Amino acid sequence: MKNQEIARIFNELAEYLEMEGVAFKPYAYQKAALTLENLKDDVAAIYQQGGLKALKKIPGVGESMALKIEEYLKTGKIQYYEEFKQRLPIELNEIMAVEGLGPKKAKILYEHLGIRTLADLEAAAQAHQIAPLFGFGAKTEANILEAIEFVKRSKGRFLLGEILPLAEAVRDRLSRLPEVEQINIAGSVRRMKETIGDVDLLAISRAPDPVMDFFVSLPEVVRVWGQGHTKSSVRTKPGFDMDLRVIPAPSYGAALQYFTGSKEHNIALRKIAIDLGYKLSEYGLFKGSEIIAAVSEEAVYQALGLQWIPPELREDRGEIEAAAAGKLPKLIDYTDIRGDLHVHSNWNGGAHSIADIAAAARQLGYDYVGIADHTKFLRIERGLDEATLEKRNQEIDRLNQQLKDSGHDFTILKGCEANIMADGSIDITDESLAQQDFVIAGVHSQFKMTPEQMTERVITAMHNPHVDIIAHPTGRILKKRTEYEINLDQLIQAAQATGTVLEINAYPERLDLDDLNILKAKQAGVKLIINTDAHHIDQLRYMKYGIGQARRGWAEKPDIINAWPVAEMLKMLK
DNA sequence: GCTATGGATAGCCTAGCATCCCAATGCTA
Repeated sequence: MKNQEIARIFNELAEYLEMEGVAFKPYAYQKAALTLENLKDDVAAIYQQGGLKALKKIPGVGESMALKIEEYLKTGKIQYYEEFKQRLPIELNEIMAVEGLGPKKAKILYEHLGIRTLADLEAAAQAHQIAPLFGFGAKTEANILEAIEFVKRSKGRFLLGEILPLAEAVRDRLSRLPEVEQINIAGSVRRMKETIGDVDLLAISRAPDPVMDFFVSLPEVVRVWGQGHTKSSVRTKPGFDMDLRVIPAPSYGAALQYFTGSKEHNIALRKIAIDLGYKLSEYGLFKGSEIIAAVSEEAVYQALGLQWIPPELREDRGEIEAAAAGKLPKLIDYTDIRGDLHVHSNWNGGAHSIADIAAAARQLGYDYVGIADHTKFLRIERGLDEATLEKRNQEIDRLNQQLKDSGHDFTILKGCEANIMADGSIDITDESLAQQDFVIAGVHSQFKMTPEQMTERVITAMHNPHVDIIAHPTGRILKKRTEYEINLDQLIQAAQATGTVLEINAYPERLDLDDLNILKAKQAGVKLIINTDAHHIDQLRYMKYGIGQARRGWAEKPDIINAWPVAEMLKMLK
């Protein structure tokens, strides 16, 4: 799909136009880029079927942009963009990632110092060449150096799984202070986004100063960026920043809404407010100076004619229209999951015995747990061969009998995470697969195939009558490895046709399928399962990250088979 | 440059903050 490439060019064009001081065009390009990024259909296909006219039907795309898309599809280039790039050959993605630098400053830096890359920028700042420039100063130069460090260390984003536990711990400690009346996590953490820039905490307090004192002196804090009565900002040990804002109770709802975002969602809300003759800000919904709603999020949404929208949906991907029509999905809840089918035991690479895993799963309130040990191809994880699998299954039978004898209504399910070989075959025999309650199959080798080969490979595996679930379907590792090239649309079609379930792997580095692909699968009627891929019983708690992504992908209880009673779930499997 | 309204033109999300320079700009959320 060329959608992302064109979106990237449009985003860069927006930045170039911003450099030139052009009004409104940057916004137009940004908007079109955002639409393209989230477009389900391939622009190339749209153009092929309906030509320029069809392109212009894409919201935010008019005559001029349609022509540019056509040009890109035909020649692989957009002349208008190439001219900018030649005149201002700046690595925009690198330079703009530095906090404090925007298009205007990037242009000045290039024209005066020839700065094109992050390395150029660092060298110039270290040589103190930046401070003397007009509009800059010693302070800006120092900030640039610090921001570069941050970009280099983390690319500026952290995994939800790295951040959420600490954010919740800090929230809980603050909530125990007598001065704190209420406290919430806002921002992208509240939206359960897969990666996070920083943490926003919002509190109500009549005595903010002791709260702020407590906050900046938390043991996790390594640096205080600023401390005031309404806002304090710190850097934590793991490297991300945390902001605490104290809001007056009457406008808390508006503030929580505002600071939860996303930016796109908020922009869309403000437009609705304007259409109704209102003005929406972090202080409330106003008509002139009269306050319409502010105390709760529900009140703000209601005054705009909308249902309250769950944070995970707030991305301006149609949730506002759905809320206006009273047709928001009834999202899968964090308490709906009945079991986890992807847990590794110490029969292969896992840390705990099957008995320990079962005990831990029971403690989480599950009805069942599925042991999905690796199969023999994965030597590094001590994958099991057919004979060892059989022995392991005997142990599971024995443990199930024990559970039954002691009156527990809990089942351990026999399974494996088998390997999909390059030709689409499975690395253990069909006889052995047939003995399992369920079979997860995944790609764990030879990631670099052409998209056609990889798609064919996985679809072949789906046609195996024993393969129930495809593990981590795109193979991505966040911040480390991009997904392998695979045609997910075809994969989803094949899953639908073969009755194969696709996994939402809740492991923080994976979160695979991601939110957008979850939505695609759901719309195609494909069933999904949320699994942790736990190798340690503590990792069973990763489930909530998977549920978060499922909610972001609009998934409801009927879409997620491990939210069903165990008998129904087993019936769904092949 | 796009959209909506009406057939050529108006309007595009908002507020606060840091920095640099002492009123304005750029950036961020």
